[in-house]
Amino acid sequence: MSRSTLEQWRMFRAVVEHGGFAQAAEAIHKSQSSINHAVHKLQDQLDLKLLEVVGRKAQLTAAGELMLRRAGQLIDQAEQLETIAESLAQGEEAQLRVAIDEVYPQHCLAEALEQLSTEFPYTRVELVETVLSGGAERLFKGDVDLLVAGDVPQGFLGEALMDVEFIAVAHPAHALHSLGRTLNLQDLAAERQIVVRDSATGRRIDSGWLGAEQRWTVSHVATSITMISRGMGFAWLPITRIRDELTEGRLRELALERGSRRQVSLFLTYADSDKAGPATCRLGELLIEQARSDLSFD
Amino acid sequence: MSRSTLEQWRMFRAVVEHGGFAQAAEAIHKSQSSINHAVHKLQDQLDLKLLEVVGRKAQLTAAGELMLRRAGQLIDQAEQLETIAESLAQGEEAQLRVAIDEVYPQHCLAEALEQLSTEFPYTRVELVETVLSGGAERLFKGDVDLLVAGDVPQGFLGEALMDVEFIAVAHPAHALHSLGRTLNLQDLAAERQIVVRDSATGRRIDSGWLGAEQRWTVSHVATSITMISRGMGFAWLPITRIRDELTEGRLRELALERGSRRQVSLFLTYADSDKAGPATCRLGELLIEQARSDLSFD
DNA sequence: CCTATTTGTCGAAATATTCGAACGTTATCA
DNA sequence: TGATAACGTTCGAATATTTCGACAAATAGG
Repeated sequence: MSRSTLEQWRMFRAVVEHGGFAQAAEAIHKSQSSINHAVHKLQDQLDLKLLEVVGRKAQLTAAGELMLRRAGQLIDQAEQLETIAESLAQGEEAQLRVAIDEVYPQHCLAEALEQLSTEFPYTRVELVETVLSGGAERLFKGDVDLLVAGDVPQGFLGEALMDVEFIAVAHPAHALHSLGRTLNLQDLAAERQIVVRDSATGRRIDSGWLGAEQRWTVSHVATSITMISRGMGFAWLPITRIRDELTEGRLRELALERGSRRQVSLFLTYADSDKAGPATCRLGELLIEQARSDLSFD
Repeated sequence: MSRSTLEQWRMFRAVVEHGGFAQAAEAIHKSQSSINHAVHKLQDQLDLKLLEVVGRKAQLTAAGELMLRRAGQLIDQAEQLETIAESLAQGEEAQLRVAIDEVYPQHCLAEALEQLSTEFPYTRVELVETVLSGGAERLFKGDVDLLVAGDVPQGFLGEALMDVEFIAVAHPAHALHSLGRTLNLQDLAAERQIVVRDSATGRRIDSGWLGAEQRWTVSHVATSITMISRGMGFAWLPITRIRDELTEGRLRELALERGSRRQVSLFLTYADSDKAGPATCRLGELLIEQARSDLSFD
C-alpha cells in the first residue's frame, strides 16, 4: 500500500487550483522544488500520472481529475476534523446528556434542540425522557448534565422554568360526559383512571387524588393520551401535551366540582453549574427561553 | 492550524482498536515509543486529550470517542483514494465517453450502464445521444471511445450489434387511418411527416422516401414520438422505442402498400480497440450482450 | 514486597522534507 | 531569428521529523 500523505494531496490540489507549480509554491509559501518533489513522489507512490506538462504548464490528466475530486473531499474532511478538535479544545462538550420530564412541551424541546444543533453542530445530545423522580435519580448518579423535572433534587440548585397545568379529561363520548352535571369524586371513582408510572421507581404516581376503583398504569404520557383519546378512561393530563386533542375534539375537559385543574411547576437543574460547558449552558438558556415564549396558549 | 497527519490518526485508531499502545505497536509493526510519540504529538497539536491513562490502560475520552469516529471516516476515505489510484494505475479509465444512436433501445443501455457501474464504480461515463452521422463525427474527432450507430465510419472496424425495425406509424385517429384502405405514396405525400435531424450536420435525414409535402424536422426521436402520439403527423419510428405507445394504442402502424417496415442495423465501433481500457471493452461486451437478449420482442 | 505489564521519556540514528541555485525547455515578443 | 521571461526539473545540503532501543515510572496481581 502506498501511504500517501495529506500534505501531498494538499500540494497537488494547490498546483491545480493555482495553475502551476510556481504559483502554488507562491500561494502555499513553499519552494517550487518542494512542491515538485512532493507531487512527483505522490505520483510515483500511486504509480499514476496525475499531471502532465504540456508546453510549460502543468495540466490535469483524466485520472488526475478524478483523483483531485476525491482528494478534495479528503482534505476538506481532514480540515473539518481539526475544526471539531478546536471546538472541543475550547471546552465544547462532545456529548450532552439531558433528562427531561415528559410534561415539558415537546415542541419547545424540539425548538431548543434544533437551535442548539446549529450553534454546536458537533455535540451529540443524549435525551432521556423521564417521569417524575426518574430524572432526579439520573442526576444523582451523574448520568446527565441537565435535568428538567417537577422538582429540584435535594442538594441541587434549580431554576423555575414554567408552570404546566394538568386538566382532567376524557373522550367526549365517555360516560362521565353524559351525566349532564358537575362531577364529584364518587363519579370518578366508578370509572377507570389511567396514571403514569414513575420512570425511576416503577411505582405509580401517588400524588393527588387517586381514588378510582379501576386503574391502569402506563409508562409514558403519550400512551396515556392515546388511551384516553380512545375513550378508555380519564386522567389528569398536561395541557401542553393535549392541545391538539382538545381543539380537535378527541378529548374534553371534565366538569369537576373542584380539582379539575392542577398546577405543576417545572424546574431546570444543572448537574454541576460550575463545570457545565458552553453547550450545556446554552441548552439551559434555550429551554428557559422556549418555556417563557410558550405562555401564549394556556 | 494544526496540520495533523493521516499517520497520526491511524496510530490513534490502532491504539483504541488494539487496546493499548503496546498492542497497537505490535499490530502496526512499529515501536511503542513511536506510537506514543505520534499520539501525544497529535494531542498536543489539537490541544485536546483523546486518551487518558487509567491504571495502566489507555481509555478514550468523550472527545476522543467523537474524534475517533470522524478520523475513522477520514482514514477509510484515504485508503479508498489509494484503491482508486490502484485501479486507475492498472489501466481502468477515469472516464469513458460513448456516443449512442437514439435508436438503440434505452432499457438495454440502462442495463448495460448499471452493470458497468458495479464493475467499474470509479469510471464516470459521459453519454452522447446522437442521430445518424453525429456519432461518427465525434469518433473522428476522438471525442468518444465507443460508438453505437447505424453504420461503421470509414477506416474503422465495427461489429454488428442488432437490427432495429422502423415502422410507419400515426395516431389511431389520424386521417391516414380513416381512409380504410392500404395507403400509397400519394396518400402519404398529402400528410405531414416528422423527421429527425442528423445530430452532426444539422440536416434532415434524406435516406429513404421523403416525398411528403409538409415536413417537420426535430432533433430527437423522443420529440418525434411525442408529436406523432398527439396526432400531429406520421413517421417511421424504431419499434424499440414505441413499444409502449403501440400496445397502449397511442400509435398504430400504417397499412402501406409497401415499405411500411424498414430494417436498420446498428454497429458497435471502438475508437481504438487496441488501446481500449478494460471498462471500454466491458461496456462493449455489455452492449452486445444486451442487444442479443433484446430479441425477445419484435 | 516482588513481578509482569504497560505507559512515558530520552538521545541517537534513520528518514523525509525543504530550500536555493543551477539547468533545460517552451512560449512570447521584437 | 534571437533575446527574454516563465516554468518545470534536478541536485546537494540544511533542516525537521520519525523511528527505535533502552530505561524510568506507574500499577495491577500475586
